[in-house]
Amino acid sequence: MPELPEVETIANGLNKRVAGDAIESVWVGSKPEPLKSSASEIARALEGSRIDRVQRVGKHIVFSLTGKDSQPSEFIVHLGMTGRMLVASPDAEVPPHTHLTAQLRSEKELRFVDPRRFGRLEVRQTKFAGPGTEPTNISVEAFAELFHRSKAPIKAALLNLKFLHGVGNIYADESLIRAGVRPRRRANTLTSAELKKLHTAVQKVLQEAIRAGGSSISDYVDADGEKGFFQFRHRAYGREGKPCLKCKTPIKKIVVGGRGTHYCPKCQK
DNA sequence: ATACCGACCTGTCAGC
DNA sequence: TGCTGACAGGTCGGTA
Repeated sequence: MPELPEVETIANGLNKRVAGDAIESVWVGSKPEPLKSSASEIARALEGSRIDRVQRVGKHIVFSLTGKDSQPSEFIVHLGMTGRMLVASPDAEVPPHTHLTAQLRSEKELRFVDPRRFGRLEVRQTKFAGPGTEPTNISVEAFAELFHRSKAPIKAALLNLKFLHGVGNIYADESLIRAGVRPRRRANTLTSAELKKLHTAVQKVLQEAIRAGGSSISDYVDADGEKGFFQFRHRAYGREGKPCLKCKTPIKKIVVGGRGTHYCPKCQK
């Protein structure tokens, strides 16, 4: 569900609302699935610590903490497909599939809700860097270097975390239609001109989406419960059978790398 | 080494 | 109305 722009929107919203606050107590649900660290480890790291700031790294939300022992640590949240990290009033009804709640000194409550349980929670003492390169500020040279040897379809390569972390299914499709490149093209067959166009497209799509507050598909909302607006600017994703905004050719939907993939058969070569 | 594919979960929606 | 199957924004591990 959430890709880079959504996670960025959520992380910024959380930063505004809980940075400087302190965590007084933590409840972690009994189902172990969403945890990478153990429940007791998470509770121990969070309880009594101060939230210094919240930021995005890849598709992860990173809470920088100072513990009651004054030691720094990080609380890493991955939202998976359906995860939400909400700031709620403690007397607001606790939604189903809530796996963690953290009571804050300000009387607010931080809640992690994830029906599908693909999300992950982790605490660590070392700095979290993410698995790949940030797509938002990679140079065109580094971008080309990343892809020019891969034989995977370019769509699959864009989704590969070891290359770029943060480009998900929606923004891969949106980048490819803007760059005019077919999703099934092997990455190593892209010309340097195409790689350059794709690099520009990825950056623009992500920037625009961040400015719009992300894409709201079904139930995505940010930390304030607000929906994003980028879905109204999608040119490919979710537009199967609808006319291409440029040439009116119906958008096609296929499967690439096991993921639903949308493209314009005329504009994308 | 690389690329592909199923598995992990639950909810929703289309079709019968 | 109710059942079944396909599909969903992500990632990992096994297999070819």
